[in-house]
Amino acid sequence: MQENGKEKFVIIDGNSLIHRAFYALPSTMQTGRGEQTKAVFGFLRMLFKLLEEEKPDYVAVATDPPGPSFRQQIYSDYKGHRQKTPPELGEQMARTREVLEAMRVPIFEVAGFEADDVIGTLAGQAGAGQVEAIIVSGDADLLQLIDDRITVLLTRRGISEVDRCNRPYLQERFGLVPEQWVDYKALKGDPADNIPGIPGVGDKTARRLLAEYGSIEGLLGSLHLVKGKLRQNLEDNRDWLITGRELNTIRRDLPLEFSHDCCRRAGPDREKLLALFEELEFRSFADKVAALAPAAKIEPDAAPLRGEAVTDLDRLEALLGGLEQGARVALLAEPSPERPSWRFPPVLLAFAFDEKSCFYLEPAAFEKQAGLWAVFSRAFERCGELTGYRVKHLYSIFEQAGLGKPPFTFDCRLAAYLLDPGSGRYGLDQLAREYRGFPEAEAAEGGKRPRKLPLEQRGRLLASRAAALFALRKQLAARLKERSLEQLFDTLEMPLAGVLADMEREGISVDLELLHDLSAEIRSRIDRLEDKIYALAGESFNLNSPQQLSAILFEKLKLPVVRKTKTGYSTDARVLKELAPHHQVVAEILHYRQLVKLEGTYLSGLLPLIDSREMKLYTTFNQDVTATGRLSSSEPNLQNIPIRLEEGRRIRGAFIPSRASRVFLAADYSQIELRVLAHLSRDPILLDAFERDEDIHRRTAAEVFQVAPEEVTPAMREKAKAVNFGIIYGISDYGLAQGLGVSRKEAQSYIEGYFNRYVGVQAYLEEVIARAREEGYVTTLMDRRRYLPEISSAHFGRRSFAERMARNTPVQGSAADIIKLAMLRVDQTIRDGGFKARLLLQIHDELLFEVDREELGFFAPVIRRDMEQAFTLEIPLKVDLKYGDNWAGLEPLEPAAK
DNA sequence: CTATTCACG
DNA sequence: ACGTACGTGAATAGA
Repeated sequence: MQENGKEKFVIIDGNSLIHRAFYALPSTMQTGRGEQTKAVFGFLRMLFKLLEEEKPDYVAVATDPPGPSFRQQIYSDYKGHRQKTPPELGEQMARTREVLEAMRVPIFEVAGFEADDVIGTLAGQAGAGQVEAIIVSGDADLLQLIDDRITVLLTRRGISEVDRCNRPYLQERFGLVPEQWVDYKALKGDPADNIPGIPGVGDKTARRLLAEYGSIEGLLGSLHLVKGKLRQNLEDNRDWLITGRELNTIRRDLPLEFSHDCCRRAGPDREKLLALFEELEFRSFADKVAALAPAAKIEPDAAPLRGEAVTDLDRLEALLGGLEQGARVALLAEPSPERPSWRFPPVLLAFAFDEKSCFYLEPAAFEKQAGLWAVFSRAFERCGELTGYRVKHLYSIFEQAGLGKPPFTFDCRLAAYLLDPGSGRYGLDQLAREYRGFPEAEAAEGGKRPRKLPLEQRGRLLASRAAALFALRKQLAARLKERSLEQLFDTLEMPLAGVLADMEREGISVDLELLHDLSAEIRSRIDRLEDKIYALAGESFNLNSPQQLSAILFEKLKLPVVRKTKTGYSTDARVLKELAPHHQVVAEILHYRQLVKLEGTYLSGLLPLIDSREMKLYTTFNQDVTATGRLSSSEPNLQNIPIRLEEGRRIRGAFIPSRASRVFLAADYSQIELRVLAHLSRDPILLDAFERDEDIHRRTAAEVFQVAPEEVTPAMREKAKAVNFGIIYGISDYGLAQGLGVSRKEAQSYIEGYFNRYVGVQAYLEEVIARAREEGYVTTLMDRRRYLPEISSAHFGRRSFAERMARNTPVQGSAADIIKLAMLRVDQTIRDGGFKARLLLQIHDELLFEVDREELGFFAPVIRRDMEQAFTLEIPLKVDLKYGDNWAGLEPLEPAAK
């Protein structure tokens, strides 16, 4: 299913694509045995690209059958001049069929008709069935099929670049609607198909005539309006026009049936496919076989729902008590909707021993909660392989029950995340389809949302899903291995889930009274500001509406428009800053915005999330959200509590250690991303700067502006700082200019200056792009991957975006790897050392602890060491330490002895 | 449900 | 000629 809720059907014009590949690629592509493979290769490259980018629900290939088509009967010279297929091409077409068969992509051809007619029929039927059809071809004649549910991807020049053609495209490029296409072709003829047009009518005239008369009928009906020779020619060739149109019209009524079952994406016959790729010497495709979502077997029918309800402890004991040593178990929970979810028993719990025997229960219905979890916990001691999904939550559930963490060795969701971070599609339903190759049973009639189903049905669904985890794990594990993600998974992400679970349950204390006081203060200031703004503006309006604000600023007050958004005028802070000199209301609005943000998000927004018993906030650390490998924090997000401006910084004062005997200790990596960049690029200057632990922005300024470090002015340092940021973000002159508020030209000169000095960085960044284009992904220090299919897009904007991601991700992602490793070390240290210290928050390059005052002197240097040794780079990692009794006023902690 | 804005690293 | 700085989450308005 696609984002828009519709399903997608990709229909490939087989002959067209293979021909394109055959003629577009160099003839040197051969196997060691001398078999030419370029057409097969080009076709497959396109196919894989389509599967990756379009992620279709259905796929089919249409081809021309041998022998004449009905068009030859109408017009014997149709395609009459075509040469016979060269033998090397014929062989490759046969090869392509073999590959398609192994990939379980159906091939359609109908005797007496061409591939176009098959495509027209399939696309029409799919559209009628509410399925979006995407036709892929190099043949522009297919443009006549375009409608609201049918899009044509037309290959350009080469083969891998396509134009996405819809009605507006056709209108813009040809000035035609799809229905006019055949008339257009009949008028101007088609040398490719050996169809002559009307003498004297070419591209321009044909378009003009259709623009004026709409269609051939319209034209013939108004021939008297056409002048001179043209009229004569049209009159003389009336019949030709009709025949030409018939020849060009694609049939949509073939005796074919688009069937969901036969076109739905199924897993490949992996052995066969790998063997074929081996034979054809397609190394790069062999790697992609794993990525061909669904599994090996085709099972048109969804697996049936099963699952026994377990309602008492005795039955549970009977099931789990006799578990053999080394047994496999899968465990799955539906978390409570209450917050924080780990504080409440899951709504449902399911477990399974194999693909068939699975069970579910309703924890709340058990009288002795503790007993319930204890039964599981005891059984897990004998368990050899425990599989789960969202394991972090289950860790907390068991910890909450006073038991240790279950010995999970595999979290399917986490695995799916590592395989393609940022795809965001890790729902169990989606994984079941993508990785096992068949959908799960319909949970209920009418495709209701699982959440809305009666508990019993949800239980059985959950149990079936638990049973499916075994097959899922197998698939996912194989793929982790293929993509060199095993180590990252086993030694970093899986153990980290346990650390995060502990951090979440630890929570962070807040000073409720201070929060209330701040809230009241800010609210009254907002009220006063509001009145003042309305007075200055001359009327009251909804200040929170950018739309209404625009009306006041740009229409009523006639302030100059600085920038537009998709929907209107931009009123963001940068725009307002520019507008401030024009009218005094603007500065007030800026201030208003600032205070409203603080009040809404960080004061009254935070209050309802405070646990009134513990006076604590409990965030959720999301381990499977970001495309780069960072964590994120939500409900509440404690990674974006204000600090930059003093007004907001005061809010941090309300975050306090949980006891008076403790203090906060903040440990942040100094310039971790630039250090990572130095390591990755091995740039001599950057390495030298960090080797000497210099002020990096000063050094950059000295290099770029060619002055001695002592002569760097604050302004120069600011510029250099922005350049360093830009480098990490995947620099562009445009972006740097924006960030710096200078002209693009000037920004460009800084970038040039930078790359002149930091040649290692320049070379590295180019290398990253080249590799990304080659492999389709970029990697981090720990081999984390991010796929960037758009890096090869023909669309400038998309491609540039992907290139910036390619430059930024290894840096941001490697820094994420490092701090995650550090968290594991620190956690171990706290356990082994029996410290009372607790890790509370991770904020990308910083860890926040609360530490017993007595422990501080000993603990601080130990964790500094843990963090600095977390990963060995070419240059040292550096950690700064600060401490204090609230989060606002932290002071540097100087090592007692050094 | 999407767009805009803004808080953080 | 192309048009955005990288990565997040939350609040709000307005369809």
